[in-house]
Amino acid sequence: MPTLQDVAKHAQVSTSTVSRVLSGKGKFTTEVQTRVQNAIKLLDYQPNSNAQALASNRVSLVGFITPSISAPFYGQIASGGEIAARAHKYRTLIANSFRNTDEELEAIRSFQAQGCKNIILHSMSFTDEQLIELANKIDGLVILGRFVEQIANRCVWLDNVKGGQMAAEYLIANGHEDIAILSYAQTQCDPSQRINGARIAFANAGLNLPQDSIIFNQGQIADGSWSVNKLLDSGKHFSAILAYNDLIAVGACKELIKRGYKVPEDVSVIGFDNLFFAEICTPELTTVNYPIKEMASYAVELSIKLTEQPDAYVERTHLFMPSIVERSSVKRLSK
Amino acid sequence: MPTLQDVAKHAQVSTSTVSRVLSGKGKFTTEVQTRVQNAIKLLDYQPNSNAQALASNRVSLVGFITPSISAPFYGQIASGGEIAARAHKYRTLIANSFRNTDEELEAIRSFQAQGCKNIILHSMSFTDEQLIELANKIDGLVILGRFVEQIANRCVWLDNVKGGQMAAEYLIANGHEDIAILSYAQTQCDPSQRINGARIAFANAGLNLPQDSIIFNQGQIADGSWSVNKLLDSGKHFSAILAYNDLIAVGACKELIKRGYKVPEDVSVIGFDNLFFAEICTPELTTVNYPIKEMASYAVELSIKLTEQPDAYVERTHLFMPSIVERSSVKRLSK
DNA sequence: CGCCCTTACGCAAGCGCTTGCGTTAACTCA
DNA sequence: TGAGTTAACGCAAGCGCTTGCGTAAGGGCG
Repeated sequence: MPTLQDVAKHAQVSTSTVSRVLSGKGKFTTEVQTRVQNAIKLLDYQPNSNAQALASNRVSLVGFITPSISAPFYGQIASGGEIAARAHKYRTLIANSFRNTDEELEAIRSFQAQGCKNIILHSMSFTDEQLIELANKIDGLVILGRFVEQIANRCVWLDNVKGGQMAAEYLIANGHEDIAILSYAQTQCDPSQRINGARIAFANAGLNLPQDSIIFNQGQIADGSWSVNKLLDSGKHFSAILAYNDLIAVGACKELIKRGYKVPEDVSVIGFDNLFFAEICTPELTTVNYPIKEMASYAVELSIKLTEQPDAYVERTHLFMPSIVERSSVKRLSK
Repeated sequence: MPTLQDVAKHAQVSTSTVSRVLSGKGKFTTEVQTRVQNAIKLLDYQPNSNAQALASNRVSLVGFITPSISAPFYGQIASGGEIAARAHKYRTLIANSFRNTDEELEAIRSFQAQGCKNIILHSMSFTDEQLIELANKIDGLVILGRFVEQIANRCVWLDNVKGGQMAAEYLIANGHEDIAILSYAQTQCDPSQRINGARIAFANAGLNLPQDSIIFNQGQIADGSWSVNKLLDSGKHFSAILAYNDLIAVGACKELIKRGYKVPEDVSVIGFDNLFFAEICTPELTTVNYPIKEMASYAVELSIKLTEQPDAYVERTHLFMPSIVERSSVKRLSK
């Protein structure tokens, strides 16, 4: 591979001049500029990023840490993020963490070892304190899908309370009063926030939400099935299910149908996330849209801004709003 | 961040010694070794990958180029690949190419600029000649999902002919004789290979495959619907559909059902790829398994072997086999 | 016309690491 | 015991780039 030296020799200038032409900083005559550019084209020169990084202590890399890139939700993060990154001439690093703190830490370390300061973290396992500490250490760290007050300007998140509320309100508006919630058993905040949102909707409607209407599970398709069975076997009556995510919702639908119930005629189901398969399944899933792709791309922009223009104005809060996507898994109950 | 120098100072040795202890090459007393290791721990030292790369001209990065990382199929490549890469202490770069030659080239260039020699390419747009040229230039380039004779040992691929044949044979074995093929209109070889495989099965069964039984489309869900409409409107009779991929298959199922046909009672459908949503949709999709995750991880191993041990023995061919996954979208036809 | 300021470029140090070679001291063995 | 080995480490160059500083040439101005 040709080096800056080679280009300099060809253009009959010093390496510093080539470097300046390349970066557009500094002054030079248009004559020199064209000489350099010609040499670059002629030699098919491509700067060595490692040398650049070493010399300038700057790196054009954004790293994504998500539980598992092959899950549809996280795939969108990587995809939306990559597009935004590429638009800024940044390259994209990824790491699967499998919700494991050690893996997450290891990923961060290795990204840092690359000189990568732009890290988008969708963490399930760090505590708020850990995140704050990390954010203070890493200028370009952006937390996706979570809100931590002390580093609010570094968090790109969804209003989960609102989302839960919207979902519940939608069911209530469709005449449902006996609603079961299939939630996700984890310490992180999303599930409880969505439940809280639902509680608000219930309270507003003068309804109450008995504790045994909430089933916690592991958030996968099979867990949706499992939860429905548990619900059905408990003898509890319900006309609608509010699921923590689309996976649970789909599992619930399948199990419901398997056990002879019709969806939505007998039981309505609403999901969360609006993953692409929501319109594949039968019935097509009514769900709450989580604009994760946009959020990922926003997070990248934010991270780059944070590192490239540390003094630039940054919104204090980066909050995204969920929205209802009506399809066919919720039935209007006539009184 | 602490540097090698800092570690050396703390351990009272030269930087070369630290470097040697780190890499395990060269000789040193265990006493020196522990001194160095203690210093490393004490300072929480992490080598600067850019400096390492620059000095050694070696880099622990594997780059994946796929059309779009958020598509389920390609997500599996990144995920399986990342896991294999991490096992070798390699980091993972990704790039979306959107089936665009320029983007693919650009991605390769930028990976190379990082010093990354391990590239896994799932290319839709390069010609065989281009791939050969690239493979000759880049030691660690591995082609995924395609076979090019001249660089056979660099191709990790699926027996698509066999896959098409298996799918057709499965339908035939279930009594179907009027089979429509919903294929993918692209210059690349997969679709035609699968059709060829189907032809073999037809020929073996003494059946023939009229040209107007094959509909070409763009390979997405909507295209499955579109193709079914085209088929239905042409008045052609068929009892089964053999789809190029699961997306088309799902779209076909949906449209069939929409137009009043029952799947599989009226029309059977078989897909290809065995993506995770195949068991979500209704009916659950019978399909051909494409072990892409395993292939991706294999490709990474191969690439690393190619660059780290250029003289090691490498299988001449890396061929994976598809297999039928029986679910409920194909009905046995009684004579 | 001499002075100063700017413009346009070159010089060279240095980013943090690897590695070939050199050096020292300990060790082997006839 | 002295020549030759070898083990264990240090020296320093150099990977390809950036960038602060220096400087020569050109231009403006009184």
